Amino acid sequence: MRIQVSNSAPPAPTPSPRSSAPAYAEGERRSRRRGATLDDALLRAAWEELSAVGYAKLTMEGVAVRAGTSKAVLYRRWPNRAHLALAAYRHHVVPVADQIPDTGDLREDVMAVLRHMRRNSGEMSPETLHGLLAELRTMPPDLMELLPSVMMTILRRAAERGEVDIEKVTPRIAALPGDLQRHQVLVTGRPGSDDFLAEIVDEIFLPLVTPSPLRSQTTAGG
Amino acid sequence: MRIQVSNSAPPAPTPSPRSSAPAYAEGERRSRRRGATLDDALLRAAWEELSAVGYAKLTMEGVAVRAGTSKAVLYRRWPNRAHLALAAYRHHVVPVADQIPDTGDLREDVMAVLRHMRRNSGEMSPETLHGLLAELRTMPPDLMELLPSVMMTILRRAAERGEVDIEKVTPRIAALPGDLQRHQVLVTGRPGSDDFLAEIVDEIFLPLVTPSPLRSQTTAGG
Amino acid sequence: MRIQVSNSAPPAPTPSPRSSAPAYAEGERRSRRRGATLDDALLRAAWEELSAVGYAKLTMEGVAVRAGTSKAVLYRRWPNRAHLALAAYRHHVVPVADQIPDTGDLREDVMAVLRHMRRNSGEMSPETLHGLLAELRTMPPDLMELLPSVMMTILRRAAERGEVDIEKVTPRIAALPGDLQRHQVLVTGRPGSDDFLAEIVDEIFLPLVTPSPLRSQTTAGG
Amino acid sequence: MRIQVSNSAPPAPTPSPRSSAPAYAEGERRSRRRGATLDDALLRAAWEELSAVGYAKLTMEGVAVRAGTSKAVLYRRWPNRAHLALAAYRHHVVPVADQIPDTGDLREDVMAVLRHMRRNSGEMSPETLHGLLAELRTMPPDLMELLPSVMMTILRRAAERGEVDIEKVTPRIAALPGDLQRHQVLVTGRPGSDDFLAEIVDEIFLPLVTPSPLRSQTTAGG
DNA sequence: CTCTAAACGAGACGGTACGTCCAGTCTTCGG
DNA sequence: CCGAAGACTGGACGTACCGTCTCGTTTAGAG
Repeated sequence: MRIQVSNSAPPAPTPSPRSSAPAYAEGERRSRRRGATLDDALLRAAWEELSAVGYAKLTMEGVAVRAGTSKAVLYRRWPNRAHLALAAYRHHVVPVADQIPDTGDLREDVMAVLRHMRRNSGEMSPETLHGLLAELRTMPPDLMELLPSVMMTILRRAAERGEVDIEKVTPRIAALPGDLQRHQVLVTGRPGSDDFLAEIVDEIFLPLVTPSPLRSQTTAGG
Repeated sequence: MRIQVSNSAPPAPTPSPRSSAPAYAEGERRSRRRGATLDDALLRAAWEELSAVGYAKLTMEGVAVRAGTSKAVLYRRWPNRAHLALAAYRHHVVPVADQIPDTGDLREDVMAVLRHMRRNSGEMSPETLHGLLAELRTMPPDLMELLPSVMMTILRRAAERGEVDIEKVTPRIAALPGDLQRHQVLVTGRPGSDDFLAEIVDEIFLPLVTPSPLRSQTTAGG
Repeated sequence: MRIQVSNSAPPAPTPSPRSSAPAYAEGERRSRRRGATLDDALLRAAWEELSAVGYAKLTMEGVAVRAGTSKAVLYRRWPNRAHLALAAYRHHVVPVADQIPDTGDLREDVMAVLRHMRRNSGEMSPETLHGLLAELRTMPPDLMELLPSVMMTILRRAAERGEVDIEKVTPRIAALPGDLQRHQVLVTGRPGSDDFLAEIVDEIFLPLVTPSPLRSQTTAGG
Repeated sequence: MRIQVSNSAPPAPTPSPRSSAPAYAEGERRSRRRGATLDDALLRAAWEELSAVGYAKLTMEGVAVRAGTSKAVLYRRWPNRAHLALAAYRHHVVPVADQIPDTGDLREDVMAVLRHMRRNSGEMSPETLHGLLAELRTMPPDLMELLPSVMMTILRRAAERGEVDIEKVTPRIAALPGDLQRHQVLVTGRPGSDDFLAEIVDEIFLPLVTPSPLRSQTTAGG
């Protein structure tokens, strides 16, 4: 599959951000790269190209030129630009969010996770995200980031502190904040504001997982 | 420079290379269409083409051939295939969900709305949806269907029946079921099952909007 | 923006819509042509197309199809169909008239040259010639064939035999037979008959270049 | 047939010499033209358009806009732009050269005729001429201007003055100066200089038609 | 003076070719 | 054998203009 902008607009004299960018200095005649070195250079070039021109205008040709290699080298590794872009993204973002926050306060933990997620998803522009989804047909699992597991850890800790009624927490509820944030990005094309995150957490998530204060009273009184 | 013969010769009654869809019966030599008639034929053809080959393979040429017209006629109306596809979708789906359900039961109403929404969004394949989003960069408002207004009507009625604590209902909460369903479609590429809808409603939505039973008990008992 | 599926599938071995000219036998799956081989095939195809449909209906697309290649390959070599047609002509006609006739008789030599020129210019239909001139704005020198140099050689030999007064021969006079023939082709759209050629030679050319018989008598008598 | 320049060059933002040129002042709402009035306006507009943009870029659309009418009105009168352009030319040039010069000197008469012809053929650019020939396939007789008849008149008068041996004059010889001038225009795209005309007359034409001086001497002496 | 038939003007329609761009494949050569 | 370079086949793009057609308006000219 392939996405490209309509050339309705006068196509601009193509100052070609890449044409003038030899991958190595003139006359250097760098020796031929292979294996991991080459892979790394390719992914780095792909990421730069993606950042420079956007997914719609990303072409294998452009990446090849920027990397100082040929299209064949790319096709030998990735079947099309969607997979290339995905690989470039994975190669670029900070590993994953295993740095689970632990501030001692549930709200703060959840907000921290959402902000981290927002930062990562901000790396990949919504345009890129839509393009990838259009070509891949399904979201690659590792883009779902902030898998429930992270949330479950946070929630378990909060439950130990009495902030959460762990029985109320289903997988879907644990995934809820992440899902809503992702939905926002997909639909509006922009990550949510801090207020948006707060709304999710305060209006929806926390009410669903915090213990019902009156129930405990009643229970206690029963 | 360019020289070419005049198309004086009768242009042959369009033997329609696309065998499956002759625009009109052989020899009929339908008179030239205009205005609304033509608009309708174009959108119908676009929708058929979209259903037949999918968004990725949708081409202006293909639609033009199927409609028995030329690309120029399409470009005169829509600037690119994204807008064409969107218009075709709008032209095809049952108007909108103004048929607000009113079963007397909140859960049933919400489920009905979600099912209707699922039916409509099922009309547009996820592939198409992603493609559109990739090219439009932002969700056209009328694809957000099931705008909060519909939900608010349902919720207001439920509140009158005492099923809902209207004070708990914020716009975001009203939009929640629709957003989660849309998220599901966008991320998995498939609309949710009935169980999925039930989960949304029973685990998340209803708990957020129903009056706290114990509080009333307590209040009543106080 | 634009999304389209990858042409990964084997693109079907070109069933060649132009029935008359399969570029290669069925199922042969000829290996990809390059360089001079391809150049030659392109020019040959262009010439065939030109002969088949005429210049007015000559299209880059048609040539590409006949050559079993794509328009891009043509445009990489020639900027438009005029240059392509010209190149095809040059590639097709027997080199040039370096085979200068030498029959020992001036009239016969000139007639031979004119006939050769007629044969060559007959290769390029007047329609094509006009089309080329319309697009090129000026006659390419090598289409002027029968450049004065050929005529000068013939005339010099004739002068040695006493058939020509070389002092009377200006470049314009040497070019005269060729120019008149070309004029005839350009204006009437058909090459001249044998009678026409004879008229040019006997009425106009020979009287201008043969020595005045009486002058020599007088001179001899002086 | 149709000639049009390749749009290789950036097509210029089309300041459209005609778009801003309503055929009549704003708000005037000129009454609808018919018959000869309209014919004249159409031909005038066609000639202006031809002068403004050249034959290659001449379009029926452009002429219609300039004339403040529609294409249908043009097509009702002329089957294609070649005939339109030809009609516009005929409508524009001073009638024809019936003003046969009579200076009392053969050389001067012939030069006068050639200059007149050059002026007229200068009105129609070679580009236009080639375009017309390409589409008409044969030269319209009235473009051959300075048909032999004019020359024959001049030559007959000269013969009466003893400047010409009328027996030497064949139709082809009478047509010779005109043919060579036309050839020059067709081949080089530019009308000949005064020197060129003089060359034709002095080197070729006059020697062919003037009585042989020595023959008369000899005859006189015999 | 009214009525009618024809032509006008405006612009959309169905169609063809343009010249460009990029996909994905293949060939060639050098290391 | 693989990397680098780049040409190849294929196909859609969006534009331009063709010649035709439909529609509503205007204008002669006949009765």
